[in-house]
Amino acid sequence: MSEDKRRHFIEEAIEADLAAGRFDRVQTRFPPEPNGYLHIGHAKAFSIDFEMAAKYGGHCNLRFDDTNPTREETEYVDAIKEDIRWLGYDWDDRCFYASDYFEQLYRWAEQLVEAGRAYVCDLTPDEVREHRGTLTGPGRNSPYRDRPVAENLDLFRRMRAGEFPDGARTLRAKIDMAAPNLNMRDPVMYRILRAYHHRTRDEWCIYPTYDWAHGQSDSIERVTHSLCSLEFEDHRPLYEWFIRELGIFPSRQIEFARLNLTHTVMSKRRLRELVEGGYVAGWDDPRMPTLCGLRRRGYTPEAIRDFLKRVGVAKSDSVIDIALLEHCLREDLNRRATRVMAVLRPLKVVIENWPEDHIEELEAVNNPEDPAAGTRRVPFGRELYIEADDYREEPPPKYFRLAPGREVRLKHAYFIRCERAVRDEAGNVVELRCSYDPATRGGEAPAGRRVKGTLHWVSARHAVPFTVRLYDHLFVTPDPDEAPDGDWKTNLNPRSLERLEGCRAEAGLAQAAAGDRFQFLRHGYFCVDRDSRPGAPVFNRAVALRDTWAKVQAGRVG
RNA sequence: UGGGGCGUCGUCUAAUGGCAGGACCCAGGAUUUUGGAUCCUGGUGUGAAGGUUCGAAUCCUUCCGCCCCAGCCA
Repeated sequence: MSEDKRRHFIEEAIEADLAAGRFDRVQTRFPPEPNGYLHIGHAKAFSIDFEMAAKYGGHCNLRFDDTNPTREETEYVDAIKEDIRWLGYDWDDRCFYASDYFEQLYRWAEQLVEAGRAYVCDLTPDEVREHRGTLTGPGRNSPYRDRPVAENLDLFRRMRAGEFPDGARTLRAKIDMAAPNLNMRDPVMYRILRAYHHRTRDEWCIYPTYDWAHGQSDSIERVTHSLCSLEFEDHRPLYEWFIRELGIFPSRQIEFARLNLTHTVMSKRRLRELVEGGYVAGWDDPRMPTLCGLRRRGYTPEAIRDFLKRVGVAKSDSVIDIALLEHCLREDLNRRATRVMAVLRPLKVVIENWPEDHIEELEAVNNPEDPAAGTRRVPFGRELYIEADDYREEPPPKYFRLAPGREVRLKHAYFIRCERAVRDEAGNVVELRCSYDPATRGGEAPAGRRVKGTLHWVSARHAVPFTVRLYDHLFVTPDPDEAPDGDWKTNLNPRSLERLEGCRAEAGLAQAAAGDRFQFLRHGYFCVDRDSRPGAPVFNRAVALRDTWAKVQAGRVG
């Protein structure tokens, strides 16, 4: 109730604009550059864009910011669309490209030249930098700053016509080389660049810069609220300068803090380095914070959206504990995932007092959180597999599982007692000989009897073998930059992926399709990977169950 | 030494001059046919110092700390 009244600062700004009549509707946009895959930080951005539009009855456009042909490709356009849709957002027929506006942008540039507010500059990149001045000192005017309008116009047209080599000249806004805000020191609007553009092909040899293209694109689309991240705050005066000089629709830019997560990196540059350096298997490696990586890992769109909602919207730099993301996934999957018994490190168990070929079918609940999920039947026989970790020759204190002479419950089945362990020549335990109690069918404890431990198991004869990939944090430290040698890559977690073969699961899992998610009882949530083959499924662990026993043990060791 | 931002439990985030609350996390406990889930309890927080006020996280002053900006990237 009071929840509904809580507004973050962008909502307050939008409502104030509406109330003041600055705008009479809300239009936003998500402007990705098609030069890489979207990560969860982008998801925060576009969920704000789409949610704000939806909340105030407006629309959100998808607009590719494709002003730099040297690094943009169609491949990324498709991937970006897929990821946004996967999260549940839709731009209907409003998918645009900054390159759609190149002609209009060019005409507006001529207009600024004619108005004496832009000029063609012949300075080299090095000279431009030198003239720009420093953070504390003013810059110097370019010697070309006072070229007559006619000359500027002529030169600019010839730039477009391809008469000059790449980088030879630029078109610059004529603002103020002494401005304390560096962005106002005659920013470049156009550079000469002969590169194949993914949409306009080789139609252009001059390309607009971000500053020149972005605000004008917003204005063309009549975007009311142009929401972006904090580092563009310094650009807002320039954003507004162009719009004012042109006298076009006055979009309003509002900045918010981008999303950061512990135990991972979020910059495109670093993610690319991980991929190209072979530190991960690709952009969709389940350890990556990319949306395709999270999807492959087993994350649900619902969990991610819930996470984004909890993270909030503010202007202070923040780093969210990745545990919150994991919590959101567990909460979602706990409610929805079908439970199944799967043994990751099998240890054979022979029930000595169970008839040789007798098989009994026992009823198992599919999801205790959801009665509608129903039940299934699981076969029980003389030979089973349990988790190797569920047996200890010398059990530590508070160990509730199997040990010589101890009794436990096999989930949905019977109580069993460990009679003795069978060893191989090296002395390793390779098999447990146990007895079962017929009076405990279904796992029911006869009056007055209790067991502390309940184990999962599978029938050896019926189990399907599978492979599993256990994922952990990509970096061992919360902040990868906290490296003694200054290289964030030294904090890469050497155990971020553990691959296990020869796991055994209930037979039903053989039919699972890529993307299906399950809870492996007592282990965690797992997702079928696309690398699965018929009869040989591969599972990715999306997130482990909370494990208080593991915590107790870790505390004992540390 | 310039400009633009930001400082509330360990981490995020509320409060809009009137009891500093929630979530995650952590620590206990209850319960449990998942050491899961659920429930309960607890956890030295308003960067600092002054000022205004009956009353300040909130308003004023000064200071301190952190982030961003010197691409023809976005």
